[in-house]
Amino acid sequence: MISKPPGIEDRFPDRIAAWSLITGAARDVFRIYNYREIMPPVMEFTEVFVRGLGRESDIVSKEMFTFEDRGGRSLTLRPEGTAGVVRAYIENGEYNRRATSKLFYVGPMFRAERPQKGRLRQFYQFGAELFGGSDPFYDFEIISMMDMISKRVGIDDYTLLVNSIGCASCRKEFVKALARYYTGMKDLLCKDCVVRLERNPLRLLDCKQDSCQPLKKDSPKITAYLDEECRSHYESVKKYLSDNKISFKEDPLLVRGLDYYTKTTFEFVTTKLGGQNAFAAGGRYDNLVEEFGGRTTPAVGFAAGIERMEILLENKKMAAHGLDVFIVHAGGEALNKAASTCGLLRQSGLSADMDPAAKGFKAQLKKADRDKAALALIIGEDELAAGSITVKDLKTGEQEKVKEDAIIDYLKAKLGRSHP
RNA sequence: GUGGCAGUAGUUCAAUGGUAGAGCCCUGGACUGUGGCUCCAGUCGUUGCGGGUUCGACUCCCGUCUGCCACCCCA
Repeated sequence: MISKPPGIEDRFPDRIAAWSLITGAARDVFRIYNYREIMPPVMEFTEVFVRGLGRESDIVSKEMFTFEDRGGRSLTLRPEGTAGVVRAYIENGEYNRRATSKLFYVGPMFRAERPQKGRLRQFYQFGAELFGGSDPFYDFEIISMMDMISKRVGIDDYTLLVNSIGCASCRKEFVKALARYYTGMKDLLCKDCVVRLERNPLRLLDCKQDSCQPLKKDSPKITAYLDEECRSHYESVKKYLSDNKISFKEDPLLVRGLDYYTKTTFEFVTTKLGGQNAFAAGGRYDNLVEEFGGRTTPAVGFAAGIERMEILLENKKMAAHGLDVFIVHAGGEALNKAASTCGLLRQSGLSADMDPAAKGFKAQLKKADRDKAALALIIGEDELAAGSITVKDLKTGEQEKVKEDAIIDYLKAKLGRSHP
């Protein structure tokens, strides 16, 4: 038997309701905030991600699905959305059309990680990117969109963490101080942190090893190193959040795994995702467009993991919508009548189904029940002779004979649908 | 990439080293024109795969694949 590759899911109909609820809420909110959809490709030249995320980042160095095309060029299945959107933004000259561009996307991402709870090799994200806006209002706007989406789908048990990691210049001073601090206690560090100290000292701050926790307490704090511009930007973002009743927690240890962030970073975290904690995250990236060869363009964005949000919704029951009408027939001439009636119902916009194999009324009604049909139409010898159709309400069990030519109007009234 | 646990019918799970079973689902019947509830019957297995030990392996051992969970890291 051929099976699917590891860490990849088959989604059957029973898992579509939650997915639609989440992406539907996201699309509604994006519309409310004036964001337009963009559909960048699922694969890019590998260089897009190497340049976007940083060669040293974990994602690029060990988590990408990379392969060569027939001409020997290296392609990669996108591990995240931002880099590809930035590439498309520049390549299509979007900056010549609008001073600020507000874009959103929904689609699959791929990372070659070991699967576990809340972590898959193919997973879905939605996200938004705003280009051409340096004002802290936009940082707030991005955060508040995700906050609204969460609340709309019924996720409210989470904490919003925010931080500022400053611009390139103030971060440089901070990283220097951090490296100095940790070099002094190199013997106390776990072996991962020794590597972090060499390659990316910022990441020392979110080590989860118990032995490393006490060391963080007296470590330099980024907030002390922010320059005037970065500090007032950060203060302003926080004020917007407070003024708009979006509660948050400052976390000076919050650093993100992607190299491109500047100033604001944030995460929506919960304790209900097993080893994972964030279901949405993002931040500002004022230098990325330039690094891609575009003109200097400040930008801010976020991405949310749809499957992770699904886990948070798991205990909430989704009402599965049922069929309007299931047609039960006695075969022969009744089958012909059933088929034509079924066609008429569908033409008129009602959802209708039937089983062409006549297996007895019992079996057919069982199917009607399993498809959660509201009504069953019964067409047998008696009905054929009388030119009528029996309509059975499957909830109450009541049934009524209706003249054939009045059936559509009757059903629409019964189902509470407006007439066309 | 590292570690722990697991893999038996479509599914959820049983089975001292000695005949592979049950619930649910599905199909049919009781009820030849009436669903849900009940009762009855039936279909379904190379016990993940490959080796080894043994008279004999679902059971023990080794390898491998997959799943779950955690680390790393991330949405």
